Amino acid sequence: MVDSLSPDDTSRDRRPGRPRDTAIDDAALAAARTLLAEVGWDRTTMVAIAERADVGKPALYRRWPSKTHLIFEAVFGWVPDHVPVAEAQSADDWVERSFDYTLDMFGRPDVRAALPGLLATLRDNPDLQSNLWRQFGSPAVDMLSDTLDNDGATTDSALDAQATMLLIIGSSMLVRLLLRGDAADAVSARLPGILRAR
Amino acid sequence: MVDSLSPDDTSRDRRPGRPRDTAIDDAALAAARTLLAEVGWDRTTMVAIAERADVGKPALYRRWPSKTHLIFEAVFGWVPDHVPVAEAQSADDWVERSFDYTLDMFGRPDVRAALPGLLATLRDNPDLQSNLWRQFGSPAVDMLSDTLDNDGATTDSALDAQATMLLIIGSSMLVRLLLRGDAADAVSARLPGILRAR
Amino acid sequence: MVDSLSPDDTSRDRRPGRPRDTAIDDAALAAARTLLAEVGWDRTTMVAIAERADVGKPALYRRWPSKTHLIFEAVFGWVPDHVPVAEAQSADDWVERSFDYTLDMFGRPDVRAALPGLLATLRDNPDLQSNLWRQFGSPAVDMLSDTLDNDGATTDSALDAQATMLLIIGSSMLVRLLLRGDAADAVSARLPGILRAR
Amino acid sequence: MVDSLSPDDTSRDRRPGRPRDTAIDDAALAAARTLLAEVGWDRTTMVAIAERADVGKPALYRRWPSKTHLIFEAVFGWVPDHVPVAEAQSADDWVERSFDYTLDMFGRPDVRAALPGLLATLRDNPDLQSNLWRQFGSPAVDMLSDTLDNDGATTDSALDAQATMLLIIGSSMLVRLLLRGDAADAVSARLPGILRAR
DNA sequence: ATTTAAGCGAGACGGTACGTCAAGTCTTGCA
DNA sequence: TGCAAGACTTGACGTACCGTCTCGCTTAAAT
Repeated sequence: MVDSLSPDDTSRDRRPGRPRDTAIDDAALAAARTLLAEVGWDRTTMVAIAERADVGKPALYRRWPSKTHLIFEAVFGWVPDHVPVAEAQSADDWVERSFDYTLDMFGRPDVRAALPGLLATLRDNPDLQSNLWRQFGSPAVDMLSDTLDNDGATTDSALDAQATMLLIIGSSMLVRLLLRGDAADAVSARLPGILRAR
Repeated sequence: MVDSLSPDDTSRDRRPGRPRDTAIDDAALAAARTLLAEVGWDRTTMVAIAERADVGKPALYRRWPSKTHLIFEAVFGWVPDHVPVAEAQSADDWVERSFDYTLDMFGRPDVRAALPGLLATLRDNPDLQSNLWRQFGSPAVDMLSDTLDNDGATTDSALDAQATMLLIIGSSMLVRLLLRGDAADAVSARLPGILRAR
Repeated sequence: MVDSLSPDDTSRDRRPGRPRDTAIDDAALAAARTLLAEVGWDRTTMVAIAERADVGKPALYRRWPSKTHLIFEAVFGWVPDHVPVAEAQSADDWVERSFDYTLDMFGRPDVRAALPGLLATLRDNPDLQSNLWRQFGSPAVDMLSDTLDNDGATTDSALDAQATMLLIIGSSMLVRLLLRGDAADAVSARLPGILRAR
Repeated sequence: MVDSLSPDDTSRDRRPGRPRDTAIDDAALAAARTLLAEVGWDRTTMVAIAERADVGKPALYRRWPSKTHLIFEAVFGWVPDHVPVAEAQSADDWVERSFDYTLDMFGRPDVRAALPGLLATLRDNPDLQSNLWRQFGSPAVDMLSDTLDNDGATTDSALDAQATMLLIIGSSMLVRLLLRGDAADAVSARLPGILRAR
């Protein structure tokens, strides 16, 4: 269930010296998620994360090169056991399932709190960008692309699939960022219909 | 061309005391835009804005309660002379024009630099949120809503119009934030087609 | 009773235009004294004085070139109707009366609050220094000098008189600044005796 | 030679974590003294001290709660290797040596620059007041008190000793603050004589 | 009675210090 | 070597005060 995005996670070989305490990783990520949801991005400081996780600040920086990397992994550093998009039967079905999944994700309070900071990072860090794409975007988009090809409804399925994905993600993000409660639900409910009605 | 978002814009009656120098407002906002484009959000500090505008820091804080408010107005605090959406002939036309306008706006370097910070503010400041909506969202959405009513193609035109707007804005934002150069252009070009094909 | 120390008080000739409102002078000085006693030097700001005196800040700066000048006059800008030192019968008597007067003056809460700032000014502003000396120091010292000459007890009466004055003023100042209540009274009571016992 | 006045000097037990760099303390205090002497109180800012000492501002605020506390320790936070008063043979000798020492101290340019601000602090900070007294006043006064007892010349030696001290310190301070060059020297030379002639 | 020079309160202006706080790095002593 | 504690630098933030200035109004003396 946990599939880390951290860059220095590749080496699983035994290194000399005392091994790192893996419990610290989990505690830190959990603390970051909790703080984001509770007090927002600004007050989710490294010291606060360290205190909440009952861990030292250097232990954090030993694992993640910056606060943003930590939070990035805390928020996106796992994939659910079951990605419902994988079972989509048609393009419309794919859209609907993607909205379900995306709206749900951006509705998580920790994700909402982390989003702006993460967008900034994404803009400046191509490595995280491609990480994210590889994990979330690429598989789903490939699948939609195949479906569209089968339907023969488009001239450039890859581009259309990517654009569709951006429409879904972008609108989901905005709904969650700008709207609250009933308003958010009402608009969310219409989104798939508008996009699907092709 | 400049239509301020500042809240104390209503009273034009002479208040006692030395009146504010409106040149400072303009200089500060222009300085903020320039700095955002040139050096990015992080190095667009209040002192830097003050120096660039040849203005004192307190003069800034007299006008805007925080750096974010200043930048918010610098980036969104004006409407162009001519909003092309106003002349849309149909729903499809409206979508196309909106994409043009929105992609253009989010392509501005100062907007790109400011966006993440502004999204964070938007999440926490309902006042700015409603300001933004009143200025950009509301008129355009109302117009689309009317058009949809005429077409008789929807059951709840207001909701659909709002959802459409979110799709347009969200995807434009993401394209500009995540994609560069040719990739951005290629995807941008497909966006209206996907949404319009209803 | 009020003999102003303000520097631009010399010209009593009619200048053209509206004459200054003398009530403002008194109100400002009184406000300064009150604030010094109530909130101390640091929080006795020009704005606070202006507000307390129900007066504009420029009216203050029209009269005094700086905050220090204002406070200086507020605290020392008057001489009592009756300077008891003038009636001293002997050197010992002079010392005793001077201590009485000086301890009393430095015991005033406004004077205590203003002293440090005033010392700084005195150090840097020779004009205020000579003003103060002319008003308080010089007459009294001259008088003691004469008395000492009559007694024939000293080789350089002017110098001795000045030194004596510094001993009196300095010790009075310190007592009031550093000691409180009973301790201050007890020590004060011994001061004249020590100096007089020659 | 350096005997710190800092309040947390009692515990010499090892606290966890990285210990403070004592070189920073010394560098900061030296920088403060130098700046006071060179540019005066007003331009001895915390940033200037930090720069001169090649140290960060937070390192300063970690050690002293305010600028005044820092400067206080810089100016009074040490005792010379050799306090000449300790060897006084008689009350007169004590007075003479005290004047020597005190006039010398208040003649130091850093002390002269810092005095007014420090007096203000002293008035409001009983803790610094007692610190100062414990270090400078108390030992010397006790000694004089003993001498006076031996002479049998007074009814309350403790009070008289304290009063004498105030006379010495107060007059020395004033001389250094108000007089310059020859005038200061001439008056200073007479001070001990006047007080000693008992 | 009109002019006119100045005073007036309100408050903005530039400049600058203060004290706080965050991020990210470095240094202890211990395990 | 990892770890916790807590030092360190850098540098932004927001507040406050000082002394100056500008506005539109009012006042009293001089015409």
